[in-house]
Amino acid sequence: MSQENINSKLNFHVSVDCVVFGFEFGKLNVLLLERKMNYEGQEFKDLKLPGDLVRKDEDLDTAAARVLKELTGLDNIYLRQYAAIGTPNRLTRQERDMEWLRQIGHPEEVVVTVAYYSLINIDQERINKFELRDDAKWKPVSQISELAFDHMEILNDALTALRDELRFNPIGFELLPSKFTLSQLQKLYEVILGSTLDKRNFRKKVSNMPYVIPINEKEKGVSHKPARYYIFSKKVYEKTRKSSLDFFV
Amino acid sequence: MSQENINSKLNFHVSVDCVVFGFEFGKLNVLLLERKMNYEGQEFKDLKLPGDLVRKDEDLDTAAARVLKELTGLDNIYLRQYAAIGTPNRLTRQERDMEWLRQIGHPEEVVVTVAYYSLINIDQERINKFELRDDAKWKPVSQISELAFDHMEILNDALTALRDELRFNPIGFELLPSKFTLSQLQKLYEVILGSTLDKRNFRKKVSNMPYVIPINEKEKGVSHKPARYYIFSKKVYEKTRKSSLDFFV
DNA sequence: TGTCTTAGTGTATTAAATACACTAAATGCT
DNA sequence: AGCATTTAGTGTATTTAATACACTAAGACA
Repeated sequence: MSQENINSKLNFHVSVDCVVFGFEFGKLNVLLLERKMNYEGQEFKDLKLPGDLVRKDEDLDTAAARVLKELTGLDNIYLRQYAAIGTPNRLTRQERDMEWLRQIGHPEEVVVTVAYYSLINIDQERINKFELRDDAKWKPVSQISELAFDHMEILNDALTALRDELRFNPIGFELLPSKFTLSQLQKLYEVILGSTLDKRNFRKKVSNMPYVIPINEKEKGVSHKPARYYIFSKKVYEKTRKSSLDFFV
Repeated sequence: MSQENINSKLNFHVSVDCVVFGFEFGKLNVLLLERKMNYEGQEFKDLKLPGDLVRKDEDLDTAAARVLKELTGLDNIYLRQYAAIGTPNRLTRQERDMEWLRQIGHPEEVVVTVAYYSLINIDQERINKFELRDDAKWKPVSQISELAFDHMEILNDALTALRDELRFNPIGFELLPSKFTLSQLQKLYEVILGSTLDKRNFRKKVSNMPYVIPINEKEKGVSHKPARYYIFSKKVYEKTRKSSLDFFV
């Protein structure tokens, strides 16, 4: 391959985009950034996913973790790469997307992006470190119908990947505080999977999971029977998980 | 962000790498390319995954399909993106990898690669179109222990992704000819999942899959009781699949 | 005709999934 | 003090799926 040929293929940006999920008050939320711009003489506002260009000296996972740290102040949050997208016109399908790239001084170049979703819960240990960027907002997933660029597709794919993983891996706990009630856990599954579950069967299943451990602590100040708290033990999970297959045994 | 800053991030190559699986004579094989070079005065040979730089005007999936077409002459083969890898030194960890890049005139640049695995079977309809590149060879997966660059890791991740998908989706059929016997199907699962299965239970399970359909045709010329052929119907599968969950209902 | 080889079949047991309704414990109101 | 309201928490019977296991059938070939 000639040198010229190679250089004509060189001009890629590579970015990471992060779909940050949170779960609160029985709703699945996602962290989005406000995008403001002058467009056709008017102020135009919409929402986009947090993301950034990858630096030449960093790993993709490192870049995603850096974006999250800059966004939330938090380290060590659950991150999963689920797709890479390189559709040539993915940033320039809408006139206002092109205008925004011009206004922020970003060249209209092909950007291959690597998509991650992350799961965060703001529990007591971390709440003091948690500091959201000013332009970041939690939005209920159910109320988002449009985003900048191809970010709506990226979000939808993140949801699909999240559901797939939630079915087979104990990642739901990442979205709950370290102490949680079984009703919270059940609600989380119901909301993300989009179906209702039978309370007694759900609890029967949980009681067969040695890594979901009841602790001697109850809810306080609720005007009904207080629920017991449980914790998830990753250690016990690693030890006791059995490989199970669905399609064939 | 300053223009300078952006340009310093611009110099990415983006490539696709393809892990092409095939199944024959009860073995899982993968298509690899021979890499030949002068190294320390000697001829040095090893193996690498097929792949190529992505062109600026093509989609990632398109690039992967193009690589496969150039490699095998075949269109329309099962392709699945399963990872993106961007470790900064991924191509330059070994001196001989750097030497090879020099010898083919490829600059030592950071190459973010998007990994695909594909499943192919060479059945009667396609065999006339099938023409392997001269430097391509089928190798049994079980006999591969070392590859160029980070390709061994990429292959191992492909295997993990393949196993994960095989458990829950009817992709095994992609590795078999359109007409296959149940023993072939069982062997395929056994080889890929690395476990043995009970013949009667396996067949019981298959008989509950309306999309695995017996046809009125038997093996010929085998020196034992000839097996019946079956076909997989994607159409019936789409109609009858039920969503099942493993971790929670 | 017999031997070799792989195909093909059924049943009993155990484990898991499902469907379903009442009592318990706290708060707050009168 | 007692009652209403709200969510937590529990068990059993039924259906369905998973497992364990051994013999007969059909063709090739000597």
